[in-house]
Amino acid sequence: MFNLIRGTKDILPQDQKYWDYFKDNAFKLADIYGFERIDTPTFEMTDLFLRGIGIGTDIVNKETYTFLDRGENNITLRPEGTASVCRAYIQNGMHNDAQPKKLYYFTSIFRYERPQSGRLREHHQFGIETIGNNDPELDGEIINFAWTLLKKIGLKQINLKINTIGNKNDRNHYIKSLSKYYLESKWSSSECKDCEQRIKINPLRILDCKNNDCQNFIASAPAMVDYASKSTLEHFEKVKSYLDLSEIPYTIDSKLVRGLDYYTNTVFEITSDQNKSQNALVGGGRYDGLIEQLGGSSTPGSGFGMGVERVINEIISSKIEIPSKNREKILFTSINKKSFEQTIKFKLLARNNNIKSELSTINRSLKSTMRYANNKDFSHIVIVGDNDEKNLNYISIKNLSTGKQSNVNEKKLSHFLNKIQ
RNA sequence: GCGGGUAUGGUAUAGAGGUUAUUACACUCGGUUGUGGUCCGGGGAAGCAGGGUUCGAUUCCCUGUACUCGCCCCA
Repeated sequence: MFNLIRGTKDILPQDQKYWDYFKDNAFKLADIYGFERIDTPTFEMTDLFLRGIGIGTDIVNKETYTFLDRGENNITLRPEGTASVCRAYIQNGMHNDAQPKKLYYFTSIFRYERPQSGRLREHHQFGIETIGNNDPELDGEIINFAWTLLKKIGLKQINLKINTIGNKNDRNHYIKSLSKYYLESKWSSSECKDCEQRIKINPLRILDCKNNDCQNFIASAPAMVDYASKSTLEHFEKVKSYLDLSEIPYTIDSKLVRGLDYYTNTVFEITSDQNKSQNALVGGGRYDGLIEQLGGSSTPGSGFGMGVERVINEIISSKIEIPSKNREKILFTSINKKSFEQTIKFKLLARNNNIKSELSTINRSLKSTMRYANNKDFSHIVIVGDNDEKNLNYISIKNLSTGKQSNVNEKKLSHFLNKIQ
């Protein structure tokens, strides 16, 4: 017996409708907003993610699936979507296209984590990126997109949090005084081991600490806004006014920091009220330094990643009705061996007409066949009887929802198959 | 990486130191010659792995594993 690898999931036939529903909505909206699809490989050179996401981050430090392939190449399964898209942007010279380049993707993401509710080792993200323009309106637009999509899908209880973490300069100033604050305050004798690490590697993350002791210090820590340059503040104001114009409610969360190093200026997160933990459905923001970091010329960008499994969990737990695409579906059966070959021909004819159809196995009773038809939601059953007299009405067509049945000949059957198509 | 819970047919469950291991759903066959959804009957199908205690363990204990939930972090 083989079992699933820890942290992975089968998507079974009965769940496919949720995935279809999500994709239908997401892809259609992306098209409306002017985004084009891009697919990048499942794995890339490890360095791409090291440079992109940042060496000090948890994702790169302890969550990647990294290995040497048979050619000794150091390879990593994609732990997020943006770095690959940016690589493709640079490599394919997309800066020569009209800017901003607006791309979307739908893909598996791999992170070696302890699985729990809403967290897998292979999950799927739908994401969009706008590359090549640093207009704050574009930040507004991607947030607007994420919000609109979730609303369109039918989620009611979602919250948007936004923040600005400034440009590189702002942040360096801020981090300096933040570190100073912590090291000089009584906090330095605190017990939080995570934060002891954070202050060395990525001081911003301290703001994110859930530890109660730390929270007290966070409350009176210096705020990013005070270190933000004029242009940072202006940028943020414009994002906010875009959201106001779109009538999207948001809260400003000055403690919102993201786990990937490449963000600049705007960062945001959309969470759900339903689940207490793992409630982040969408995370994203602006990444103006990333393309340059990856070896391209200085190019701004902005985007988000949306956790598909988490959104689907929300769809299920908030009992959103999925529109069904029920089509006519015919089950063919024959009552004896003699008419069986005839039945095969009819079934093939139906399929040529693009009608969903199946042939019931001959070695079960008509009763069982009827039960099968009922279980599998067939709309019609066609029973082929004795075909000795070709011109007689030896074929029965039964409508399983009304129970009505009529006897027809071959001509009328093919007429029927044309009609219901 | 740390902590809690759980482990019985496909699914969901019951139970007791010694039973033929309960029940429901699902599946499958049938309930007179060729007709379903209700009803009735038959059938297949199970105690995670290893060790210990015991005359005897699926049941008690330990270890492992898996699942699950929480922390960290993230989508």
